[in-house]
Amino acid sequence: MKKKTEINQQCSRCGVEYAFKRIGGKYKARIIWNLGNTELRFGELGRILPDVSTKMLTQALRELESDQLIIRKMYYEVPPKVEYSLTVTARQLIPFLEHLNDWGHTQIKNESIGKTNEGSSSN
Amino acid sequence: MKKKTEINQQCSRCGVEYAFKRIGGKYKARIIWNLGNTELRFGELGRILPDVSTKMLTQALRELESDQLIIRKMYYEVPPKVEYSLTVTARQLIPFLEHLNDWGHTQIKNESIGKTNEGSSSN
DNA sequence: CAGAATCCCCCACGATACTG
DNA sequence: CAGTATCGTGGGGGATTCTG
Repeated sequence: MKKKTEINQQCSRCGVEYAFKRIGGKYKARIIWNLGNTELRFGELGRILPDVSTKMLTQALRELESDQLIIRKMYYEVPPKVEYSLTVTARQLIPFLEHLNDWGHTQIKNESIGKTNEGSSSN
Repeated sequence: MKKKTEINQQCSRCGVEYAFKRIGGKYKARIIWNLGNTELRFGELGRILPDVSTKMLTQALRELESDQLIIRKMYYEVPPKVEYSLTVTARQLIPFLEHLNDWGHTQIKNESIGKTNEGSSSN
């Protein structure tokens, strides 16, 4: 039984912290995002994320797998073939990532028109 | 059946990547989350995030500030006082973080009852 | 093709001390 | 109180090579 953590934010044990431990790596969110509705092979993922070395990609995939966020389907054939897809748990994150994606695009757009917004926190 | 799409996501230049560059640090999301609807002083943030050293906290705050995600309000008095709050841009992230928070809590709960879900990716 | 193994460098980050 | 400055270290992560 847990110590009571009824505070939603005040705790470092908040859901956000937990979530970021699972998808907060440098590439994990992007991996999940790209796997969104597809199965992808190792090489395909690598091509989609060119800045991720195979070592890091492997590592991230392993962690996601043992975290039960992705499924690794291996085909014993020659040449080898492995397909990655999301678990249902991970899929629950897609809406979040979608919004984040929108937010990102909006920011990019605002940047490009030199819009320096902000200033008011207007409590 | 996967090859199909000129998937929108294929770009590493996607919004998710961009967004994670801004809030994807190790602590940034948690900082934003905790600032959600309040102003917090430096020390308060530090206490809320005990695992974050002052150095890292300072650094993260500086980056968030120059990224125009937080506002740093300084009071020239003795002893010094600084209050941090979110910009409106950052506030747009709160709903998503809420979603993420919920997801996290759900996962924690599922873990604690030993629920090993998953298996089907069923595209 | 999908990784594992190895080598190695660099800097992210903690610890500590100091300051306005 | 809210930071800066400095130092030292671990390990994150790239490049390369090898294998089933």
